[in-house]
Amino acid sequence: MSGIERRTGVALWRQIADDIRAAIGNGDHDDGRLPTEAALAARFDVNRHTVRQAIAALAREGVVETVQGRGTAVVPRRRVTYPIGARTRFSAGLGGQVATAVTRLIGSLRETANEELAATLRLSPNAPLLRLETLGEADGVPLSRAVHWFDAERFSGLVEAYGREGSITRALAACGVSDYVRVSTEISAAPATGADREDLALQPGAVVLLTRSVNADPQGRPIQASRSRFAADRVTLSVAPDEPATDLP
Amino acid sequence: MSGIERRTGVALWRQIADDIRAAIGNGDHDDGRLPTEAALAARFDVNRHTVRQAIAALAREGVVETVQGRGTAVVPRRRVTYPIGARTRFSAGLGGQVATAVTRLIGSLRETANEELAATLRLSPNAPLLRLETLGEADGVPLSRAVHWFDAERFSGLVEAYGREGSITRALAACGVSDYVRVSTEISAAPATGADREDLALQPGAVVLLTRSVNADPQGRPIQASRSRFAADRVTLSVAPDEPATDLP
DNA sequence: GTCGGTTGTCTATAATACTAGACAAATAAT
DNA sequence: ATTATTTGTCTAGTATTATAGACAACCGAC
Repeated sequence: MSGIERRTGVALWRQIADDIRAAIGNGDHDDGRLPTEAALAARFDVNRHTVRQAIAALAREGVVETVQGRGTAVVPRRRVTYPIGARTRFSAGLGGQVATAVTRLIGSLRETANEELAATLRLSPNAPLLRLETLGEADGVPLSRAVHWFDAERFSGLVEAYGREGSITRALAACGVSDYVRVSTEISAAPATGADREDLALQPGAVVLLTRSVNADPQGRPIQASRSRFAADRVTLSVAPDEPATDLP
Repeated sequence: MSGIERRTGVALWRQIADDIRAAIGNGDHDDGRLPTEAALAARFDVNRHTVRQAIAALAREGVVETVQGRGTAVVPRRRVTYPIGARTRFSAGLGGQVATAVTRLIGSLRETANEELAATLRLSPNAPLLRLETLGEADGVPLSRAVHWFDAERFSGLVEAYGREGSITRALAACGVSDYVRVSTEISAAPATGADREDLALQPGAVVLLTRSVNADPQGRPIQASRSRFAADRVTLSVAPDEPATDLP
């Protein structure tokens, strides 16, 4: 029942590191300590050097800290819960959990709608779109990167407004959309890509949560299509039945 | 921009295989063909043999099919969307997408509530619980495995009812709960464990979507806590704002 | 049939990952 | 101080992974 396999293309030490990291995330080792290298070697049925390599990798990631003669300790970690509901907003959703939650605009460009986006936003095919790429951070730690599409005609001043306001919600307000609601969210998951690892400071082998969502104005007209990629080891998505203090019926 | 790295503990051929699999899932190669081995070797800046090993792995998984002299073709794949909302039910949610959707009971036992479960289900600490483990399948393909907890006193006949009825919804109905609603769902993601790979027939390196959910009776009393693990390459979770024909306000 | 392009197979070599054992160095308890 | 426990370092051998090149086998188009 060691759970690790040979000849799979994934080095044993990495499988072991992933297993230990998952075990920590799963709430094992809540005593703050890892078993000894010898015990882990026996459990995984590998050489102690292989376990040492796994632990060294986790230490480089900052997941554990090891001291000669004493053992290996688990570094306490925090996980943020990101609520998804009718009133989903990045900064507000993390309020209370972190000191600072910000989204940074890391790029924007104009492009034409493909078939899917046009249908989602109820625009004509090849309609001009505004594409915004953002990075969501909490306390300086990157949590998500996202691509957002808007009708370029209706929201021509959006990028400038974002530059002034620093958030999509406020930028939309400056463009005359004082309120909007989340109408759909689709969630999947996949291994992190190279771009994910770079933008979100993830380790190889990390996992991202993928969401595709659509926001609409109070009249139900779609105004924003987004694809977000969350660092799965730092974020839990929470689907609430209804937000408190919502404006909606 | 090849996206693959050396010395990460993941063999190059596996990184390439994962990258190609992700690209397919991302909608690239929708023409049904993969670039030639030589082109891929150039793109990833590796030897052709390394690319061949990656393609061979994907062929073993059934993701691609390769014919000498012709090239490598992408095997069309299906992805199921699993709706999450107030009225989340496994079989009904997949209706229309697949021919048959069933949950199988793969184990059940009695255990006592830990602190977290007791709080979730509003039971006293160490209250007796019924633990059911199920496997969700669509058209014979495993999609999810889940653990469910119920108040053992209130639902003493649940396991027998499940044996007769073949679904949790109907088993609950037989125990006097004719209706229930989803009150919370938390979603995260992680690499598949060995048990995941076994139960869900996943390849090493696969990813699972994790949900923790609570169902309550119409009076709002929690009756069921569940933890599900979905095969992320076969399932998309969809968060709908509200289900049609719901009983709730 | 012939040809260009593609995948299949073989040999050989180098780099990386894993195992094995021994002993040093640090920690914590006695 | 002594001791048991635990991590750190070193050497060496084996197995897996990656590279390199050459050529065969096969497909589709002409």
